[in-house]
This record gives sequence, structure tokens and C-alpha cells, in this order.
Amino acid sequence: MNEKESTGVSNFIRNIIDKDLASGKHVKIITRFPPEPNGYLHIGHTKSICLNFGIARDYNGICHLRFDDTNPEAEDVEYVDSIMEDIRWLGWDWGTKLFFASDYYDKLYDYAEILIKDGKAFVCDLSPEEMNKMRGTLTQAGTESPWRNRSAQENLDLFRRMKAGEFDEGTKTLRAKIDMASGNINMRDPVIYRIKKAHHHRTGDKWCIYPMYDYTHCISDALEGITHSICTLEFEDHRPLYDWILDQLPVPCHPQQIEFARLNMTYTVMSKRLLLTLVKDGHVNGWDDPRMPTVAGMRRRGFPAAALRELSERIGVAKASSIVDFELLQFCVREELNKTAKRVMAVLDPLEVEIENYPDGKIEYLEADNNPEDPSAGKRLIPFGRHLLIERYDFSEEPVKGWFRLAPGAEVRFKHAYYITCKEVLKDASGNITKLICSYDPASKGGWSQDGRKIKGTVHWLCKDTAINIETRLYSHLFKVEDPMSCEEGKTFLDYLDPDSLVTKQAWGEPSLSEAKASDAFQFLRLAYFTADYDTTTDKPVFNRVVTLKDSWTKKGKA
RNA sequence: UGGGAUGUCGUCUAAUGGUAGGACAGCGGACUCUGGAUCCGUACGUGGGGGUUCAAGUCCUCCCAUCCCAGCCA
Repeated sequence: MNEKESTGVSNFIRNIIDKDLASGKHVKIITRFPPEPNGYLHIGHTKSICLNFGIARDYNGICHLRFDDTNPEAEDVEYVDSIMEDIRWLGWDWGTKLFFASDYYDKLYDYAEILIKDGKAFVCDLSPEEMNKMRGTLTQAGTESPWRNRSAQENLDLFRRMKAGEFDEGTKTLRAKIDMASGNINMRDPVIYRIKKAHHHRTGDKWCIYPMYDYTHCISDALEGITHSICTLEFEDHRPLYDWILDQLPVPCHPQQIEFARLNMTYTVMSKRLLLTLVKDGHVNGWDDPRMPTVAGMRRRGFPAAALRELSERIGVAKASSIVDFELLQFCVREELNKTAKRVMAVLDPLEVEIENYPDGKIEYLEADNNPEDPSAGKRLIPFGRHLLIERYDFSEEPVKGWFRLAPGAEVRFKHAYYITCKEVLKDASGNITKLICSYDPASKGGWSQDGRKIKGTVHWLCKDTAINIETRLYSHLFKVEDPMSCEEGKTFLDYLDPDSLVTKQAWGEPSLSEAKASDAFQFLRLAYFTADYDTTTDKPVFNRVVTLKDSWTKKGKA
């Protein structure tokens, strides 16, 4: 129990670390989270973030935040800022360990010269098209570049001139000299430097050659003393190259790359490219649209950071590709919000109720728990009067078996208020129910009676005269199918978008809701968890539905 | 006739040659001033064939299925 709490759940990566610690290979564990600042973080990244920062926390180690900024054309400070904000919001702290791969450009360059002097790298004049042709195919070996056997001296001279900006983009690259016949395409003399006359968000115009990921990442890890370099499965094929480069150079250490399966989740897509499409083509309202699996979107939606961390714990870490049930996320969100969300009453689809034996014009204030799960959340006073509003679906003129909400002649409890009995049903000319005439039992104030009468049904309600208008944004899955990526012939993931994934509904709520501040979490009693949106104002409160409450009644198909 | 990986309840994940366990979802019940929460119970799994072993999810072997790789992206 104690061990489990202190080191988290067991997984194959922690097993490796345990062994390395036991054998004395390492005494201090250093991990890193290495995002490229070219997009927003999504829930897939939160798995990696929690993994790396979580290991550092549990092993008394350190997790570095290192931006993998080697492609200036794609990257921007805007992303650097949003990524740091998201990681902090998720509850992690990198202390002083903030790094940029671009911090290492000078060292990286020096190492490249070493490679050249040792005959392990060469300047190649092939055009991108030629290089592509000569790379071979998955089943056929590649062909060696005609420039492969230049002298070290010539290579050094050319590389220095590349750095000096003497050549145009695309005319020359620096390549590692490995094996054009390798079955692993990454080992077929991979490019390690290319010419890009681009402005870098940190180094400005100092450089016109930029190192490639494979070359940069392993050396950056080594320079920082990373012990375990944890990445996703698609880099498995790159590990031989990671190791090869470090084996050629006098680097301070040789970190171990370990790959794990990235997170996939039902009813959503996870790639930056696809998310960008959703944003760019206006299928959602920006990166922080509450339907997006981005950290920014989930934050706005109202998913608590603690729930996201809990999810990361629960899904575990392994090497088999998998798709996690969205239900598990919802469970984590409900679990957290149940403990923390303030209970209030709101009515989305109102039906008028008039209490015939309650004095007209009288308003009394009744005491209500703010959170039955947390007594320290205190109580509040809610207004009650003759004219009330209830949820239309809480009344049934012809109740089915097992129905214990309101019905003609039935008595139910109005939460925190009184026992109410339905006396009469008023309808308009076309037969629609317009109002319920009810009576209340004054002896049941607070929602209970001394005679021990058993009242099974409890409904939520609002005092009509004091209720305020609110806007609710009812979110559901962005996609109609579990896996939008496995498409039928001729369709794309966009064909599975659910046009009803956002339904905006004007509703009514307790007066106190006008004071809600953005990100405040609520449970609208018996309905769902809601969070005040960034758009909320005193005049026009706006709430995002985070997740509905579990509902074992409608699930039975009885509603 | 390329290389690299992975197959355990519906889903995710543990078991490191010795009782296949947990969580979510499901189902049933208890309880409840939220048909919420909580509590209890229940069903469901080692991709397949051979082999080694007293004993195999685990070791060997063959097969099958799935995923990743041909950017001067990361």
C-alpha cells in the first residue's frame, strides 16, 4: 500500500527504472518532456507529461521541460507559452529545468564537425528528389550517394560554408554515413543537418543550418544527463540511430530510449494535423473549443486537472497500441467534480408549477447544502414561492411502472423545500401541458416530515420570480463514432462529425449563478456538472456542460 | 523473399515458470432529501497449433492478426 502510493502503479518503464536503481546504474532519475512548439498540447500529451513528471516525482528525480525547436518554419513562441501554461495547469513544475534544443546549437555543430573529421558524416549535394529516389523502398536497399566518399577535409570545408550561408536551401545536406542497405530506413545515411534560411523564434538569424530531430534529440538528452528518454512507439525504429549517434561522439552519457504506446481515445482524434483541420476549417470554435481534446479545450470545458492526472494513472503504460474508453475519462471527471462542485438548481426545460395553498407574493428562504460530499462547503439560502419551475420531464401524466417523479395525484419532495402533491394539470388548446396546480405540506419544510412518510421521488425546482436567465452549452462527443479514423470507402473523419455536439440552450437558474466566475464548477442538481465559461458575465451567465450525471433511470429505457 | 513492434475480460491494465487479479463499462441488489454519491454482489479474458516442464499468459517453435517506417517534420 505504502509502496504503491509512493511509487505509483507498476508498469514496464518503472520496472526498468527499479532495476537500474537496484543495479547502481543510476542513483538519480532524470526524465524529460520534449514538446515541439508547433501546436497545442492535447490529452495524448498529458499521458506523456504525467508519465515523465510522475516518474520524477515518485523517484525523487527531476523532469526537464525541453522544447524540441529544431524546425523554425513550424514553430512559434505562441506555442511555447501555451505549452508552459498547460503543463502548469496540469499541476506540474519543472523548476529551473527549462531547456530548448536551440540552446545546444553550438555544441551540436561542434559534434557534427567531429563526426565529419571521423569520416562518419558527409556533405551530400543530392536534391530532395534525388535523395528520395536513392533511398530505396521498404523492400529494396538504397543506393549510396555519389558524394558519400568525399574527404573529411572537403566535407569540413563544405559544412562550414553551409553554416556560413554560401549555399541555397535544398542544395546540400549533412548526412550520417551509416548503411544504405539497412532494412531500417532511418539508418540509410539519414540527413542530420539541412539548410533553412529561416528566422528562429529564439536564435533569430544566427543560423541558416538546422539539425534534424534524430541528431538533436539524443545529444540533447545526453547533455542534460537524462537517464530514461521516454517516447512513443513510432520512434522505436529511430532507436538504433539514437544509439548510433551517441556511440560515435564523446557525449557525457548515453541515455536509454524507451518507447510506450501513445494514448488514443474513443470518439475523438488525436493528431495535431487533424486537430488543426478542425480548427482551420471552422468545425470547432478554436483550439480551446470545449469539444477539443486539447488541454486548453478540456480546461475550458471544465475537466479538472486532477481528473486528467487520475486518468493518466488509471490507463497505465504499455507497448500495445490501444484505444481508451472515453467513459473512463468521464468517470475521472465525475469522481473529482463530485467532491468539489457546488450544488445548485437550474431548469433547462421548464414547466410551471403553482402551489395553490402557498400565499401569493410570499418568498421564503430555505437552507440548502452546497455539497453533501463536503460539509465544509457550507450552506446557502434559496428562495421559494407560490410560482415555481420544474423540469418538464419530471412530470408524467401517465407514469410508467417504477416512476417516482411527479404525476397526477402523486406526492414528491421538492429538494430542500416541501412535499408537493399534484392536484391538477392545465393544458392549452392543442393539448400541451402549460401548468401544474399543486399543493404543499407546510409540515414538511426542509424536505422531510415527522410522520416518517416515505417519499421516494425528489425533484429540483426554481422559484419563478427570482430565477435568472442563463445560457447553457450542452456538449457531447464531437464525433458520432468511436473511431473516426477507421472510415468507410470514400469518407473522411470529417464525415463523422456530430452536428449536435454543441447545443446551446437558454435556461433558468438560482440567482447566485449571476456571480459565477469563469471556471467555477457546479453540479446542476440531478442534471449534470457545469462550469462557468470564459464568456460568462453577471448579466449573461454562461455554463458549459462538462459531463452529465450518471442516470440509471433513462438507461433502463424507461424515460 | 525489407525492418521494427504488439496480441490477457467489451475497454485499459497486472501477474517477471507456481491460485489469471484490478479498474472502467455491464448486470443485479442495498441505501439515499440528487433515479447522483456510497456500499454489496455478479458475469466476462491469456490470438491459434505443436513442444519443454511436476507446473506455461510467461520458455522454445511454427502460424495468424494488428500497428509503425520510404520528410531536407518531430
